[in-house]
Amino acid sequence: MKRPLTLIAKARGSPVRAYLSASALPETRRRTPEWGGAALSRNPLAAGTRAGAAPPWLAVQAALMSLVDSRVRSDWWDSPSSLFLQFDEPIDSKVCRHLIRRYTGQGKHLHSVFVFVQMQRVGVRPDSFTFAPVLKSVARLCLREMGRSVHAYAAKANFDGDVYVGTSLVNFYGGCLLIGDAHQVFDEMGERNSVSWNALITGYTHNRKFAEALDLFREMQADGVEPTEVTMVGVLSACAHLGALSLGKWIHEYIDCHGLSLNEFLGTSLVDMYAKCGAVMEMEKAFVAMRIKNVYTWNALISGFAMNGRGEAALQAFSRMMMENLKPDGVTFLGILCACCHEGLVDEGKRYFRIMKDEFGLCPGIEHYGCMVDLLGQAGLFSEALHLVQNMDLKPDPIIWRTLLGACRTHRNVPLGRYAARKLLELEPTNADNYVLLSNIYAQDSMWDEIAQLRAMMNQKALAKVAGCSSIEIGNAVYEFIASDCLKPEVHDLLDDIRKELKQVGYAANTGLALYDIEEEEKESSVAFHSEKIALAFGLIRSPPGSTLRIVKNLRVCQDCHVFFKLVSLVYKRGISLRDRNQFHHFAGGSCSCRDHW
DNA sequence: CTAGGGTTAG
Repeated sequence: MKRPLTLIAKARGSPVRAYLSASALPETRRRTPEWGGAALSRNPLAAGTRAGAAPPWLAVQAALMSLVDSRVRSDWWDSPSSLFLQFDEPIDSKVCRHLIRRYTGQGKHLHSVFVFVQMQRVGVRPDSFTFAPVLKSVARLCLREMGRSVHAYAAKANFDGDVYVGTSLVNFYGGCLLIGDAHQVFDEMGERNSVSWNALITGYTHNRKFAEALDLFREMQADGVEPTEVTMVGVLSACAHLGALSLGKWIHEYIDCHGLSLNEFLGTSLVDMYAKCGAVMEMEKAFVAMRIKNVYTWNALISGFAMNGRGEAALQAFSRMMMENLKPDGVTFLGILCACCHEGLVDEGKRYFRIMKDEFGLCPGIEHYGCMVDLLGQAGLFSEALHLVQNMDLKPDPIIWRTLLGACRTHRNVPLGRYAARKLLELEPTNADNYVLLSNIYAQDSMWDEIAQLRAMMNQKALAKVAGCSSIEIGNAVYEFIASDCLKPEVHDLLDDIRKELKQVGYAANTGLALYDIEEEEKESSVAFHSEKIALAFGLIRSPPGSTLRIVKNLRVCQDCHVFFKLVSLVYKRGISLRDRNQFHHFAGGSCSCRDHW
């Protein structure tokens, strides 16, 4: 139960600690308590009790506030338990509903859930309007069992036929990574509208089931339900993750033709979709076309440039953003540091890392340190990198150590590599990638005994590597290939032919790292049939001559494939864009946009 | 009075 909580919290950008307790209700970490200990006059709810125009929800609020005043408890709002412990009067369900709405609206999700629970305790019956906000809070906290019992309660009270309640339930299950349950609730809903469809589709994208999200989008249309802006945000996000450029372009046209409003959400999704499909020009056009932009939009643009190897454009975008007086946030600097990293701009990176704290008062997160470690490590500045890791005010996570280990491989630094690997395996002993990475370092220096030891450790733990998988979009279809896949003879032969041809311009297979790979399957297929090469060969056969080949890979590209792709772009005069796990490689005329730095 | 949305290291 703990793990999915972290996952969803990370996905939603609000780290939480979820422990239900009556005495202490910890809140989302980033939020400073607004009402805690403060004078009651600072309570926004108290506004209505002052003289002047009264807001519409005044009646209930005023009643609440006078109750509060009579009890003289200024911390009342921060500890809703006092509502139930101290008041002799029977608690009204309207009061509870408002309380829950306010708490959820303020991001005080545990308070909201707590009030709901207390309502059951003292026998106050919620109405159908109470379920939506409490389910939102339950979803945010990823309290799965709690959500299930809320669901059961709603069913018992016959509220589950309500579209609002049903849609909230779909959203809850989807948000807690229980997409099967979300779909089931959706199927059983008596009444559905576009909002319910949207909840289900975004649920699928949250659960990283992108292809299924697109299927649902088709189903929705077949059902005669018009997509809305929110639908398109979800669908574009799925396109972005899949690298499905042609569908993304189709959505863009649909938006224009059907007069969907290009608001911040939709515009940002478009920018991000083009960025993640490697279509930098279209990304810029989509960005320029937007009327209203906010920090999300700029962040999508900046990281879009960064991941496409356009570091200088990312930095320029940042200065334009400054000129428009927009306040950058942590994500902005993540994009910037990432850009510096890909460009190898060590001093620039250090400068931005400094000004993010000094000028903008932003506290660097582990991700920012991760970028810095990568930046320093890839530049070969090992003592600085290590110093940063050992002196940062956050506990280094596995990614930090793996980044350092990766830099050690690039620069063949065995001693530091051993150290980083030891730290890494302490934290993450069951991740096969870690062993492979260290084994690659040993392989470079022909340290066979160490490699044998690693192999034994892996066998003992029965660790398996993630299979390499590449996809290529041709026309309106996406084709997927797995390394060591059964090859079509035509593709196999073509790969042979290509290899022969490339050898004439100086290609020599770089199998060094793969030969000592630990996975049996990998050894058999070796680098010659890495999934991206198969996709490339397939693309050369099937796509119209001269068109750009777009390939998406789930892992990072290996040295050999990188050289291979560069030469194919030269010899066959084809533009190729390869999306890595990390970034884009745009190949043309024998060179790559990453300048061999990745 | 209620439901659905965008950016994020390695």
